[in-house]
Amino acid sequence: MAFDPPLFDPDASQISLSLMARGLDLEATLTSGQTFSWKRTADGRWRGWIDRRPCLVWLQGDALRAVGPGLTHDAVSAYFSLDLPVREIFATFPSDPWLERARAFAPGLRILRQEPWETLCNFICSSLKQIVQIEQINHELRSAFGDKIGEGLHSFPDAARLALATEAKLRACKLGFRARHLFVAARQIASSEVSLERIATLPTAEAREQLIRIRGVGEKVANCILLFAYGRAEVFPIDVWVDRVLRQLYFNNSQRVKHERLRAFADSHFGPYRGYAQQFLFHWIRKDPTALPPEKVVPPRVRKKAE
DNA sequence: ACCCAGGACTGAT
DNA sequence: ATCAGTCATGGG
Repeated sequence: MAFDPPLFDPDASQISLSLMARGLDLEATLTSGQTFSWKRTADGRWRGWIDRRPCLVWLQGDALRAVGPGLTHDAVSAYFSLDLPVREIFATFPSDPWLERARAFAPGLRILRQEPWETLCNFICSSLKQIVQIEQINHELRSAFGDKIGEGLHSFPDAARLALATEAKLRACKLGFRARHLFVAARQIASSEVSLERIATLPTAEAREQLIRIRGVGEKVANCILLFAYGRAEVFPIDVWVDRVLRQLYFNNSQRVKHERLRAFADSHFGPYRGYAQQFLFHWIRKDPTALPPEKVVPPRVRKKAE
């Protein structure tokens, strides 16, 4: 078996856990664009963070194994949503051949319940970035501002820490124009202008209103935070990929359908756990090259030439 | 060189 | 209220 460098401080007490996790697909779950700080190890396990604690996870038969300092059964279970009645959730899905195909592609895909602050930062940084680049930014922020936990291991910096940074230092983490957004957002959270703890207690619509008050957070980013951090499974984020799959499969690839119509369709069609439906569709069209029919050829738009 | 990326913000209608 | 332009940066 391959030897990875020591995960943590050897003095730290390691907790080893085994949880029942029938059907969980770590690969799909951890690479489906909802989390950005997990890496596959040389021996096929996964190294990442649960509630700000470093850990290593892998599947052993139907059991999810987790090793790391300070881990608890409840924390790991909650993080991977192992308490969720998945059979009942999927029973609420509409009879929809596209959704059934998407779910068949990765039936073990699950939605995580991540730490809100880091999820907020990740998705502020997500706009006009590819997933690999969001992962890179997350790593840069940890290296530049996080506490060193071990060899190459840095915790994600909290809001107070980023609020003490400068926009230029954030920009050095390849943030581009998002540096200003993240810097302002960090101060909004550090000053309690917006409370991520209180948002957890609010109904989804009010929680969304609070999130959108944060700089760099619009409807889509707010929805991702609600779904991937606060466990609001009724939230259906529509990004460029989901926009594309909805148009192509449910609106005859029409480019004229407005966003609000896609929104109304998604909210009424996919049922009370439509966030899961959204994640299956998103993962499917990104990973299965045969998922979508080739784009209809639209006549090339006449482009104005610079004169 | 060109187009795209899990968008948000701004200012002009 | 709607709508185009703009915002940095890296990958393909």
